[in-house]
Amino acid sequence: MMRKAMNRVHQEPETERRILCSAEKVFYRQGYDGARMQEIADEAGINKALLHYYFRSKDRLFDAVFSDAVLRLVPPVFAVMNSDSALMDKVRGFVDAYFSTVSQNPFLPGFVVHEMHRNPSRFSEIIKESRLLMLEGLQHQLDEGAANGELIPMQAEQFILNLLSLCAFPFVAAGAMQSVSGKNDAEYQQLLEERRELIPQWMSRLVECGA
Amino acid sequence: MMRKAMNRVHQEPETERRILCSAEKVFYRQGYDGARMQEIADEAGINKALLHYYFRSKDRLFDAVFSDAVLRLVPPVFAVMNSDSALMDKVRGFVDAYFSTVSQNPFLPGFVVHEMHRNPSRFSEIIKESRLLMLEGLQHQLDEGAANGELIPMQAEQFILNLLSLCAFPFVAAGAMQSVSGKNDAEYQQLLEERRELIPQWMSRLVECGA
DNA sequence: GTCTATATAACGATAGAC
DNA sequence: GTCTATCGTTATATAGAC
Repeated sequence: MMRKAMNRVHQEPETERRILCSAEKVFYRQGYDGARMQEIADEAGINKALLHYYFRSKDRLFDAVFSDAVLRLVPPVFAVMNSDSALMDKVRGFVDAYFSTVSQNPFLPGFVVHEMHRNPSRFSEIIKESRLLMLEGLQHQLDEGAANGELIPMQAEQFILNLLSLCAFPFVAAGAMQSVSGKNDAEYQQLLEERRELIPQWMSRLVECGA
Repeated sequence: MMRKAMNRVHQEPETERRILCSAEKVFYRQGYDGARMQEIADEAGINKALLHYYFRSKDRLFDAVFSDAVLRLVPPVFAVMNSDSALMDKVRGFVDAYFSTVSQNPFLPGFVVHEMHRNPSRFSEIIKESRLLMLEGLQHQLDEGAANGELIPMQAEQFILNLLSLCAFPFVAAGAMQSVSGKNDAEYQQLLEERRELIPQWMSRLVECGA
């Protein structure tokens, strides 16, 4: 015997998904403190009380959004860095993976960076396993290249910091950087798109001796 | 005839300064939405009502802090970039000026970047005059060097974006980057300090043909 | 100027009808 | 599962005594 009629759609998962999607929009732009439950409910086209029915509190709703954000941003990027590719192939793969994810969610990097302190354990938990692997592999490639005279010596931490800075900062600080560069929205987005090709070239100049 | 006795200190400017200082601490760390007037009052060792006596509202108090922040961060940096120095001397001057300011206020870059949207006009107003001057001068030096075969061709906007990314991002995203690099506070600060010397070298490798 | 006490509004969360 | 109505708390802001 069926619990529900066929033409009365079983809506719960659909609603939960729509709430998460709306919460994402609001939290990404306004942060935890700036976000209002009412605004999320409006965005989802439902009542405020329903948010508490699906997610018990603002905190839990935020945690769900934050975890999704970290999972969306970090693992694809670590997957590339922990492959057994050559150094510059890793860089190209990283930049491609990063821009693919972030171009569709321009507020994602800023959100993660700014809300980091609210859930630091959730973040480090996700990257923990991959981190050591990445840094060790990276340092090994850098040291090997330096011994061969092909690369200039560099700490793996500085290498990854440079790569992430060049990729992420223009998104994180888009507001300020648009003022500095004097570009409108479309022009700035064009500037960002160009970096997708340029950053791998720049990274190669940073570390390769003959570049 | 004196309006006040000599031994009863005229305290108003002192109090206002202390409020601004406390507001700075709280706003820098917690942002506008996360900051509480009570916390600012506690930090200043005064009553909450006194905040409204000196600054009419939370908004006005924030504006004062934000303007101070932008004025502290931007003009010294533009001064260097708008001098008539050689390109790489500008870079070295910029990095020195930036790190000098920011090392003493590690939360300053993240604060300005995140609260940008709340007062975009105040920001662009301050950089407006300097911006065009800087970009024109920079582009001229880059083009000239490229014509001489000394520099690889680069847009001034990308150049400044790279420089700012390498300098600012490690501060803005310190929380996340500490997890990624696996360093504790002291170790990460050491990593940052090393970049003060390294970034000019890296920027030179980015643009100079023979580097 | 600085305080205490309070007004007013907003927000997160819950109760209960349907 | 979704709604309306409301509670309890906290935040900004003001009034008024000293």
